[in-house]
Amino acid sequence: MVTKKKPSPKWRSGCPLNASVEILGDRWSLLIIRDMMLRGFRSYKEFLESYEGIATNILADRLRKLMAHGIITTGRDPLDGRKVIYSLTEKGIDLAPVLTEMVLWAAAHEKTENPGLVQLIQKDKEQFLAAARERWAGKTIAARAK
Amino acid sequence: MVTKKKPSPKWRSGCPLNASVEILGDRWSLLIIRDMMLRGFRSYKEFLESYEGIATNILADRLRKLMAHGIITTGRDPLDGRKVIYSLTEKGIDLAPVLTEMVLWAAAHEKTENPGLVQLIQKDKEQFLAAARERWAGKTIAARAK
DNA sequence: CTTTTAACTTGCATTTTGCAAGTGACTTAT
DNA sequence: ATAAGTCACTTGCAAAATGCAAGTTAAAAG
Repeated sequence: MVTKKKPSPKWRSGCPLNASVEILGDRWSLLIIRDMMLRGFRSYKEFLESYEGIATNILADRLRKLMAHGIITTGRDPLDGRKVIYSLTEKGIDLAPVLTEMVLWAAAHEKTENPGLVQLIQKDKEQFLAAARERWAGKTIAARAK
Repeated sequence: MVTKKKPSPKWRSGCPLNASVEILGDRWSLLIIRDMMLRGFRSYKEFLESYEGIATNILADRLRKLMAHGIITTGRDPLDGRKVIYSLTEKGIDLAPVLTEMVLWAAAHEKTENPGLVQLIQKDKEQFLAAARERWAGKTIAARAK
């Protein structure tokens, strides 16, 4: 009888926080999700040209991983066969509270910009989250209507 | 005249989320904070023996970075000169909402364990956060009393 | 048909991660 | 007083990840 070191081979441990950091604990994934959620980005080029200057191979790698985890889905643009359209799934939009708390924490403790976003969240966090979900739902329905 | 690419040399961008992921966006930092916050860990050995099996040099590196960012502080154990005592700062305990949302997200979307923690959070998130802060405050006062 | 665009892939150098062994300071046991 | 053990790391090295720069393929535009 072998005593297995890791009961769940998928994760290093069974802790839910560990699962989160194994999926999202890098310097790019949450920024990609931010751009989809808060800026409405949907294409590789948009992500590429975001604020932080991600490398092409890293972007491709992260998008692939986010798809594998079911956080985003993809489709071809029917109007332009070259384009891939990336969208958040239900699992992906459910990350909104995580992003929101990280923004609040950094705004309280680090020198950052975009005070508008911070004030929007501080004013009414629940409303901010609801609005993010509404924008997501609108896009998702619009995508299905095509 | 040189046009600087990055207005804030400290961060890749001015976005607060970016600041958070530059500090916490790896697979170990938030787990160390979890162990301090939720399990009361204070020593290098305790962190080393946690669930996920961190490497000694990585643990040392992450503790050093968390100190540099003002998220934890250190002191010597007055009863044992070999021991370093690690503690969360105000900045560190303010990460509780981030950890909480990550736990909830993973519990909702991944196969994980520790349902007790998840239910505790789901039952009353604000109470859970208040209790974490109270435990932290108690330790901090006790440490000062020595 | 040629040029441009979109989404990548590739080769390679650098950096990060992690294994295994080792070190110095301190405590415990003899 | 000395030897053995503990604590918190450091070190050397191999493997993996990251990121730069150039390139590729498919589709659209001219």
